[in-house]
Amino acid sequence: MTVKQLRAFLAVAQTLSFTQACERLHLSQPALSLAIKGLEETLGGALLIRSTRSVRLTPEGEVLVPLAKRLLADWDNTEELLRQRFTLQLGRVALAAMPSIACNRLPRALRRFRERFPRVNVTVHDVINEQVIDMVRHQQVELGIAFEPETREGIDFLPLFDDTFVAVLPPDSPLVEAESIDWKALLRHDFITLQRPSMVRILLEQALARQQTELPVAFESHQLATVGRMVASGLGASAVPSLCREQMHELGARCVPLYAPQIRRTVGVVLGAGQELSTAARALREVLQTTLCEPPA
Amino acid sequence: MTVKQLRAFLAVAQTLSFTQACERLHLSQPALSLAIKGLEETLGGALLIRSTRSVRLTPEGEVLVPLAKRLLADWDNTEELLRQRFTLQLGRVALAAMPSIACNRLPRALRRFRERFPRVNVTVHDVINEQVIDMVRHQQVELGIAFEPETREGIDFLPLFDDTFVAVLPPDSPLVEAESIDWKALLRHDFITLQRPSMVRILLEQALARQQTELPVAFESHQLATVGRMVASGLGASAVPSLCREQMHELGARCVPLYAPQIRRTVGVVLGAGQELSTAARALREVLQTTLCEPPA
DNA sequence: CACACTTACGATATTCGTAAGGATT
DNA sequence: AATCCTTACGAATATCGTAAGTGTG
Repeated sequence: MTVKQLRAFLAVAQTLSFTQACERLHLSQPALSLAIKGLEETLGGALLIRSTRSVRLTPEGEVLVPLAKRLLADWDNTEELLRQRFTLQLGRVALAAMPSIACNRLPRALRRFRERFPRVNVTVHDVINEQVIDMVRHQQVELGIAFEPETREGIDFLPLFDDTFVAVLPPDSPLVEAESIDWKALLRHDFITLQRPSMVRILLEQALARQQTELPVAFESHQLATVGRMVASGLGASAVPSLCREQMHELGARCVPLYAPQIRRTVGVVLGAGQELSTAARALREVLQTTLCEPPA
Repeated sequence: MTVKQLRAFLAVAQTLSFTQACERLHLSQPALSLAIKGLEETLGGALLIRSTRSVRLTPEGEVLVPLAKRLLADWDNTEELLRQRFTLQLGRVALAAMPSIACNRLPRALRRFRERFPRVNVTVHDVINEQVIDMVRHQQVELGIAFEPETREGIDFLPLFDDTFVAVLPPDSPLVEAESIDWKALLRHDFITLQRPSMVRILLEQALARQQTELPVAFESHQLATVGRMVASGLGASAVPSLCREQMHELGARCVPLYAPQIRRTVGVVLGAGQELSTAARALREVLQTTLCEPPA
């Protein structure tokens, strides 16, 4: 039994005329006749009664009509679904991004993606850097955005841009007018930062450890927004990736370039190694690669 | 997209090897390769990643696998269902029979049918003669068993045998020893019969009307069994198709051939005119035609 | 270098359309 | 006589299998 045969049968069953069915199927009468005959032979009995002047269904034909309808509808739907996925008229991508990206540059990139592919669903997992890598490795997401990982095992990393950390200061701090400050100056304030195991926290500790200094944490939170508000209300100062500069500003804090040591880290797209991307994921990767590098408006 | 292509895809997706899939499909490698390629082209994108040494699914391929499974399962089920209907390994027939047949000769015929086609379901409608004809005419049943109808409009009639009416007498009636009796003798008893619009009642009235006699009804019921019991308990006598002879005997009444006038009527199979029978109905008709004519054991 | 998939190509099968045939209204 | 489906047959198309090619472990 072939799809063509079933389509032929349904066309005849619905029009009750070979001639009309021919037109609908773009087929000659003899070809249609043979198709029906073939179907009847494979099924082992008559489906249609052709009495030269009229076409009727046999009881078995009646049984087949609704089954054929459903079968062909499912068939066409499946075909169409796959086609839509390939042409990005439909689809689904899962993406993991570390918080600093997720709540700053990502929304704009997603908006751009949505404009081009309005019916492709994007699931964003806003998780800490380490989990971004894990989710890609375990194929829970097709794409990740994170700092360059230590080990490349099981994953590929496509660099986007380098990000440097900036000092975050209360608006009334005397340091906010400086062109840039160093850590020695920054640490005159109480220090506020993210809780472990945030990558931001780890990078700060690593950087200072290299200078035999310990990070004197006065307050900690696991949300960047909370850190920003704490700084803005004068509780102390912090240091965050410059990605978060605008966010900190909006929360009422001030950002100033930070040196000695400068903390610099590469941000990029994380992919499963040797893992094929879906068409939707490829398109999203492209949009991310062009959009995330752009500075905020 | 063809059935073959989808089968080919599923085989490769499940074995993750063209070579193994080939064996399962009884196909050469190049043919399989082409089939997959064709499928990918019709869908507009890659389903499988072939890296000479390993075969993997693309995300779109992953999406297709469960859909293909279901599609092919439905396809095969439908094909099998139709095949079973044609080979009578499965099916359904609806049959209408008038009561005198339904509760006498029909059960044996149905048992014989069931023995040959154990999985073909038979629905029996035990209704009065007129309704048998109506149900066939309105295509509520494919087959009917009834007396030959007055009009053949919309139906075909295949005669089975002629049935004559017999007198039904209480066991203590002086008439039970007679070889046969006539109506004049019979009507010495009070008369018991079926209610209108039973065909038996109508035939009795018609027969006597032709002799300018009126049917003197003392008791009436709409069940043959009740009539039989009433006669058996000495309330009166009746006349029924000889088909019911055994039933009457079992109920305790006695039957004697009845003449002057003899009521004779053809019993047969009723079919929708120009209506095609299902394979199951054809088989049932055949069994009915051979079995119903046989006298009871 | 051996294995696994792809490409090339000739042979086979299938399917198609034109033309002729048959049956019913 | 006209319409509608079937059969017959030559042609186009598709599919298949053998053989050669290519890339990877």
